[in-house]
Amino acid sequence: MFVVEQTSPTAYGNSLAFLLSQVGSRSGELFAERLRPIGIAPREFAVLSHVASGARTQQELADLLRIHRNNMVSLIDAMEAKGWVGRHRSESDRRAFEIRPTSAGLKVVGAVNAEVPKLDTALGERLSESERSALTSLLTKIADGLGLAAAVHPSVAGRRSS
Amino acid sequence: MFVVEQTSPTAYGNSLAFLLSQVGSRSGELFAERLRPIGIAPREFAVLSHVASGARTQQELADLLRIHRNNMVSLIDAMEAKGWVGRHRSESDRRAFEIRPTSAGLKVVGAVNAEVPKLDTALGERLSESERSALTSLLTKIADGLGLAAAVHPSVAGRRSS
DNA sequence: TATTGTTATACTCTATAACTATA
DNA sequence: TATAGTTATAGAGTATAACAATA
Repeated sequence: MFVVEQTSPTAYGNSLAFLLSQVGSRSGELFAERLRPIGIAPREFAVLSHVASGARTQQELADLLRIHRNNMVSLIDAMEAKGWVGRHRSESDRRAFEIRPTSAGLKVVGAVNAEVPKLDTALGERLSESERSALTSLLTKIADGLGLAAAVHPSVAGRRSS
Repeated sequence: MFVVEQTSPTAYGNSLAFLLSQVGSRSGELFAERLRPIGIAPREFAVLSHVASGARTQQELADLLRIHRNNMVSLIDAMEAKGWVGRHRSESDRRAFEIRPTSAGLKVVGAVNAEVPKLDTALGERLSESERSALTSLLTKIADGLGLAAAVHPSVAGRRSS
């Protein structure tokens, strides 16, 4: 397999949309790579980190993360099998399960959270401290402009339908 | 379906890695939405835009975009069926096909390229002109730092193996 | 013997529909 | 009648392996 050279530049290579998507996609890959040794998938971490910030039912987690509730079942199954969360019948609504983190689950969240600043440092390697904070601020403005919910990653939802 | 409120903030929500991935993912979705009326998938556009910037064989396109050559077959099949590209036996290597764009294919590339500045404007709606150019420059620095090839989007490759 | 393109098959992920138990 | 959770099935997308033609 050879590395192929570019003959003529494309029109979109320096566009904001392309750069955001390109760099963001790679950033997501690097994050997933750091998750692998910990034994957690990005989707599982999305669920677990929100469980850790307050017990929720499967339906509420599904709505928050825009994951279909049918798919939430196997996600919770897997995390329960790994001993990260437990299902507890809600006392106010006996149809629902409250999903609560175990101490092992909280440890996993802590381990992942500890990776994030390291990844940030790696990503901003060529940036000064002021450039890094400027970038964070600019990205936050765009996220707000797009109406993105804090700490909810669009791609954990899968392809959109509802 | 209800919108669920956040109880306590996650640790990663303001991290550079998360913001890049979150905003980049949404940017990619918005790009795909603009492609839909034109009738071209993001992966197809990745191939077609590079075909338009210089004829290449299927294997070279596969290497450049890191798409497996087996999957390149059906991609080219679909674009050939739509009349956007043609297969031409290479004269220097009779095993290979040179993929050349048709005039219809070039028109499609032009139509997509015309959407990109519009999307850039939408994304940068809350940014001043100087902020937009600063952001572009910062993202380019990060892309360089990550060793990303110009105009090659990581996610068109699918999940990595080779 | 290696490489280009091809085909067939398997695996993963997600969507859809239908079921149960509770409300 | 609607909702929370579950199960089963189907579909899209990608990976793997094996093949024919050419180098």
